[in-house]
Order: sequence, then structure tokens, then C-alpha cells
Amino acid sequence: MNAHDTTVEGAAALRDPRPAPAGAAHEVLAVVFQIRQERLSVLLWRRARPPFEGRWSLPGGRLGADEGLDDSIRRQLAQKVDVRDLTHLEQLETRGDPCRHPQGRILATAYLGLVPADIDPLVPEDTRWHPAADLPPMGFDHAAIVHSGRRRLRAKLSYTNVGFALAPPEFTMSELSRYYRAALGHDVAATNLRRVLLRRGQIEETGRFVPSGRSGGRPAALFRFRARRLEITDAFAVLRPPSGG
Amino acid sequence: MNAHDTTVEGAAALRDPRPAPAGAAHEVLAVVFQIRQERLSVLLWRRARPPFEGRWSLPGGRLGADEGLDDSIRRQLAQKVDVRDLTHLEQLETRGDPCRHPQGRILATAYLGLVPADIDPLVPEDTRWHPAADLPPMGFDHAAIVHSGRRRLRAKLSYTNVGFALAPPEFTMSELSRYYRAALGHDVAATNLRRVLLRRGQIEETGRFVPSGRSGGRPAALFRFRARRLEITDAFAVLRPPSGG
DNA sequence: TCCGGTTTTGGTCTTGCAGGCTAAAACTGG
DNA sequence: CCAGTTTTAGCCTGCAAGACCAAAACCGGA
Repeated sequence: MNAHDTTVEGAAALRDPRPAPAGAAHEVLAVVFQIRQERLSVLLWRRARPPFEGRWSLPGGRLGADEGLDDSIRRQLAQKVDVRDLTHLEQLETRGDPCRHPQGRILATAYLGLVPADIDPLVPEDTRWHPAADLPPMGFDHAAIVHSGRRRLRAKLSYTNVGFALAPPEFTMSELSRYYRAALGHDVAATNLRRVLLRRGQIEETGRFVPSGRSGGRPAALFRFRARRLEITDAFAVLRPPSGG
Repeated sequence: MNAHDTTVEGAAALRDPRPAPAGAAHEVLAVVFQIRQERLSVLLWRRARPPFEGRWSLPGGRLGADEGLDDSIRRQLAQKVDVRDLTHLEQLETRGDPCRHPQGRILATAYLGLVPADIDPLVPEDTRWHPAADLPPMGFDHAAIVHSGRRRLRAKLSYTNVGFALAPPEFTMSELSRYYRAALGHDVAATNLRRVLLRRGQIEETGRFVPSGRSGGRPAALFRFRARRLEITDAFAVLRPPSGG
């Protein structure tokens, strides 16, 4: 699940310590996902200048001199989307391969951001949503970072309530199952999804119904997520403490 | 589970972009765990000089000028333990709070490392194993990083085979249950652990038995982990793809 | 040799969750 | 009023985890 797992199998390179560096540049990047037209989409930005001119890259930029990582990614993203639309943001991974950036040593800390499906945030001219399953030609190692983000999102849909960040404030079960299908990449039966999320206490009925006449069928109940911040489904801690204690 | 989750609730600070920094220093740190005397222990290093003189801190150091993050943490750790004893190493999180280091802006990427329980690696004079549940006074934000590591390890014991990195090459089930108890912080019934790990295909019998006369009871069978690198238990992907596909 | 103590092992039983399936409910439009 | 569509509710199965218990296998001492 964690993108950057490494195992010490082949003995590591153990050269002598090198002189401490003057300091490497650091950038923050964000993989911002939104379900658009039944597809998991990622916000990308088209580079107007070398390196990788004309290719697409993740939004982000250099870390400010006196700025926290979380603050920085929010500031950078504010130039692309309304940050009030960002319903979730978490750190994903840090990449530090010396060759990852042609202009020299630049470390990158990547974040995973989510925008709910019902809105269409205004984005700048050079910025577009692309299907995460069909990425355009991308610069740097950004395609790999997008894949890390997809893996993380898929995993967390299983054992957390991240769905709240993908879905609008109110939704029908068939809508929600379409969001899950888009994010997971396979069908999700609305009837099972409903039972699972209700039992876990993640969602609840609002008591209201979708305006009648919309679909030609039985009017669907509107649901909402109980919490709007990340919670872990404790049922997924196997090897749990014994019940009698 | 992921240590650095953040949610955009209160609108983020959205100041104007600042001038790009010349470059911030970067360090790598490692939370190295080993089960010692029935307790989860972490390798710490006693600082001989300010800042935080006399306090304990995580092993690590400055990132080399032309060095990858993984390479760097292995190089730094080689000064403390034999890296061949490191059975697992994975990236944990990156911290970039401007105030985290009194000497100025230093980012830190932390790793989680594991050493199997049967060995007693030679460590330098200033380096000691401390119980992770009872940390000595620590400098910087290192205590918080150790807690992140504990959370990560506990979670991964549930849905991966990380146990291989905590246990010696061969072990009895009661030994293994004690390792799990130390890492998880609660009792783990050996009989259930055996069935769970066997069914998941994580462990297998070696066919050999512990030398008789050791315990006064029935001789215990020796087990081993089938794989010696991280694998995820797929049973934990809920909302899995429909069976007929 | 037998017996109590100890530890491991194998089995049963219960519980809870996930997911497939189907019938009923509730609406629309003709 | 009926056919078509969509949602809802219930039933059933399968599987994994954990509690519990009895049998197995060893030790040491009487």
C-alpha cells in the first residue's frame, strides 16, 4: 500500500560519508483527484517552458523559505483550484532520486488531494483534468506519483471513510456506487455498498429524497457521510485485542 | 494509519507566494525497531552536543549532495548497525515544519526499519535500544516520529506479512505470538495466530522441531515465513471486484 | 512405570461481515 | 391500469477471526 516500500535484499550501497550538502531545493506536488464523468481524473498542468515543455505535470512548486509542507501545498494549489473545494489532503511520499529533475537536485514531497464530484472548479487556462487511467505524456517522475496516489486512494476506500471526500454532501446509493466504481476500477453493487457503509456507520439517511421524476423509477433516498474527516474502520485491524480486555 | 493526514477544514493560510528559497537542508532519519526482552524497542542515539545535548534522537543525518533518499538512510544506518540485519526498510513520512530544528530550516524524511529478534547487533557506545512505549527525553520532533512508526508497524502487522522482519528465520508459534504481542501491545493467542497466518499462506512448517527438553512440554514445531519481502494480504481489500469477473 | 504438570496442537463452535440473489416497493409514462 | 425502471429490503451462503476445549507429547519425580 505504501508507495515507497523498499527491502534490504541486495546489500545496500555503503559508500563513505560525503560532505554535507549546502542544501537541496525542495518542491511540493499534489495528485488531486476528482470523479468526472464516471472517471477518476487528475488535475494536471501543461508546461510552457523547458524542461519537458509541452508535457503535463502535477501542480505544485518550490517550497517557501519559511513555510511548512502542508502550508506550501495549500498555497500552491490555491493557484489552481479553490482550496475550499479540497475535502481531503494527505501526504503521499517523498522522492529524492538525484536524477529525477534535469535541472539538478530537487526533492519532491507529494500529497494526495480530493475534490468532491458535484462541482466544477474554475481552473486556469493551462490546467486540465485528465483521466487517471489514461495519462497524457508527463514530465519528471510525475506519472509514477499519480500511480502511487491511485494505489493509496483505492486502498483507503476499503478501510477508511475517504468516500466522503469524493462524494457530494448528499447522494443516492447508485450515485455513490458509480463514484466507487470510478475510483476502484470495477463494478460496485449499490445494494452491497449501502449495507457495508451503513453497518460501518460511515453513512446515514438524510430523510430526504431525490426530486421525483428524475429517473423514472422509485425515488432514491439521499444519504450523507456522518463524518467529514478521515476515520479508519477498526474492523480492519486484524489480530485485535482479546474481547475480554 | 498514515501519520500525516490533514483535512482542509478551517480555510488554509493563503498568503502570497514567496521568493523561491536557495535550498533547504535535508536529513534522513530512521525509526529502527527490534523486539528485545518481550518489548518493542527503538534504536536511539544520545546527543553529545547542542542542540538538545544529552537528549536522545533518531539515527540519521544530512542527505548527501548527490545521494538518493534510500541510499542515504542505508549509509547513515551503517554507522549504527550492520545493515545486513535490517530485514525491512520503508519510507514513513516527511516533516517540514520550519521550527522543527533550532538550527534553521531542515526537512526530515523518516524511515521505518526492522531488525529480527534473535540477534544482538553491535552498536556504538552512544547508541542504545529503548522501549518504544517508554521513551527517554528526546530532541526535535523525534518522539512524534517514533509514534508514527509504531502506528505504521501495528497497522501493517494486520494486513501484510511484516512479521517476517521482526521474527528470526525460524520460530515456534508461541515465540511468534510473543513478538506480535510486544509489537501490538496486547495478547495474541498463539493458536489463532497460527491458523490465521497459515491460511493466509504467510508462514509454513519447516518440518523440524525445537530441540527437545527445552520447555518441559510438547516439542514445538518450527515455522518460517514463506516470503522475506513485504506482501499485502489481499483479503483486506473490501469492496473487491465482483466474483464473476 | 505411572502420574501430575506443562506446552503445543488440532478441532469445534460462535460471531460477524461481505456479497450474490430475488422479491417487493415506488415511481413514471403510455 | 399496465409495462418498464429503479430503489429497497430480506434471505442465504461463504469465509475469516476469535473463544474455547480436549488430545497429544514431552518432562520430572515418586
